[in-house]
Amino acid sequence: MTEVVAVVSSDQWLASIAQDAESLDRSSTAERIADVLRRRITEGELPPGTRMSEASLGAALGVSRNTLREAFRLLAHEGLLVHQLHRGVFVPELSEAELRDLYQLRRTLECGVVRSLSAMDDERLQPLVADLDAARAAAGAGDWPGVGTANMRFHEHLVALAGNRRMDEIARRLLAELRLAFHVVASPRALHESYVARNRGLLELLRGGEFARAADDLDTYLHDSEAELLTAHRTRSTA
Amino acid sequence: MTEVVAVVSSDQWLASIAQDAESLDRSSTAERIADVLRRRITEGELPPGTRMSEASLGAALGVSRNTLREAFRLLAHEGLLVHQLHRGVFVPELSEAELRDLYQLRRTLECGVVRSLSAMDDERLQPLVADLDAARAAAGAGDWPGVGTANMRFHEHLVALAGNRRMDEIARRLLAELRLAFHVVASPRALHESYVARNRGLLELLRGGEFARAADDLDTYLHDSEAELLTAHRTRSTA
DNA sequence: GCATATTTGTCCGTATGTATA
DNA sequence: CTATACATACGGACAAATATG
Repeated sequence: MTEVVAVVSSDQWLASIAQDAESLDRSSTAERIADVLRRRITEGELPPGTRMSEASLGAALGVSRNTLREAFRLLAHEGLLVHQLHRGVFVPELSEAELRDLYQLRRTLECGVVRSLSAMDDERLQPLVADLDAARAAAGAGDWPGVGTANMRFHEHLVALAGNRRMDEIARRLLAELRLAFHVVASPRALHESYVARNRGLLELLRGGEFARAADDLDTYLHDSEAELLTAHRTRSTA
Repeated sequence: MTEVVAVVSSDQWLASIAQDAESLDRSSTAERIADVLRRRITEGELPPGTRMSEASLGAALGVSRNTLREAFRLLAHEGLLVHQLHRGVFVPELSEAELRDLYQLRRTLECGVVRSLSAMDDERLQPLVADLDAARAAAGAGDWPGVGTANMRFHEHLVALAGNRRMDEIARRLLAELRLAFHVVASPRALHESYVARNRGLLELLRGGEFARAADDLDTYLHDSEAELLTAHRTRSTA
């Protein structure tokens, strides 16, 4: 019964997830299941390395294996699950190389979007302002995962300034994958605290229409963030 | 004990698949089916708007509905099929707005990669040289779809210079989707012919290490290509 | 607008193949 | 090597939605 690996058949988790399954009622069953699992994964409740068993999870959610496999497939293509042939699906553990890849993609995408902006009005920046306020509120309450969530939203909305759905989708996946790495570091405070101020500076540059400088700032910003995360990742690996 | 199980029905569909795609035995059935359909779609055999019936296609491919649906799911997440609830899956027809989005993403990604290159040797450029040769050969033979294929590969290998798997994946999907638009234009020659020379120019700049200038050239290159494709798309819509 | 036929969405039971203890 | 657990794939069934006349 007691196992070294965090297997999904923990009773309390299955019970709580069954509640989620009942609450939603729109779109297809597979997508609703995927929504439930996505939230559990990105919020760190299912840590990297967790194995998702078709049988026990399907029973807990009250859906058949076929439907559950549909949901698995959706999440696997978002990078939130990895699929190994004849072995099953797992919550992925990101390597250092993958972290570097994710950050390189972030820089290319986010800086590219910011640099190519031509005009800006306060209304379009409104979502970014809201995210910044949310981050500040969470920081004041000592809710560091909450700060991380708000920070991710800020960058999602930053990409959204391009008005390009495919870019939005890529950014959404990218940042969701990055959160997997956040959950394995020891101190989320050190990871997120300093970036609230930097986001504010970025927002001011955007409001002033200084897009080239904003892009340059963002580039160093992301390089710093990458270095910090890699350091945290290494100290955790040695521990 | 004796494992002389010569499953006849299994051999049948394995043979039919082997005709279509040199099937790799290390992947699942659904992925092999997806490979077959992906090629049919990107090569224009299944034009945009085509409806994919589960029953008839499953019978034709010799797989069950469940397995076929898995393949549909894979392709839907690549953008090569669209899924409408209770209606089925279709080969998508790209709108003008979607074409613009795809090109904006291309520019951000490809130009970003080229601009961030630091050093280059001839060996790493070898795939690009091969693609260029293939395009020239196809052009000489009047095989314009072949030129289009080689051109797509050239840009795929351009992104691959970053050595980033996630970028490779995005580029692959992006260019596959773009090919959907190529198939609905009247003259593939006008669409592809001029870009062979421009690719050669790009390659020379890369070989000389002039990455900033190469990125700028690529930006105007892609703007021109977008304008041509949009024009062709419009003339086709009115006809 | 209505009734019918077709197609998809979902679930189940089972047989087979694969990986792991 | 054997045994067990699990994923893979198939076919059938029924409900629900859509398309068709």
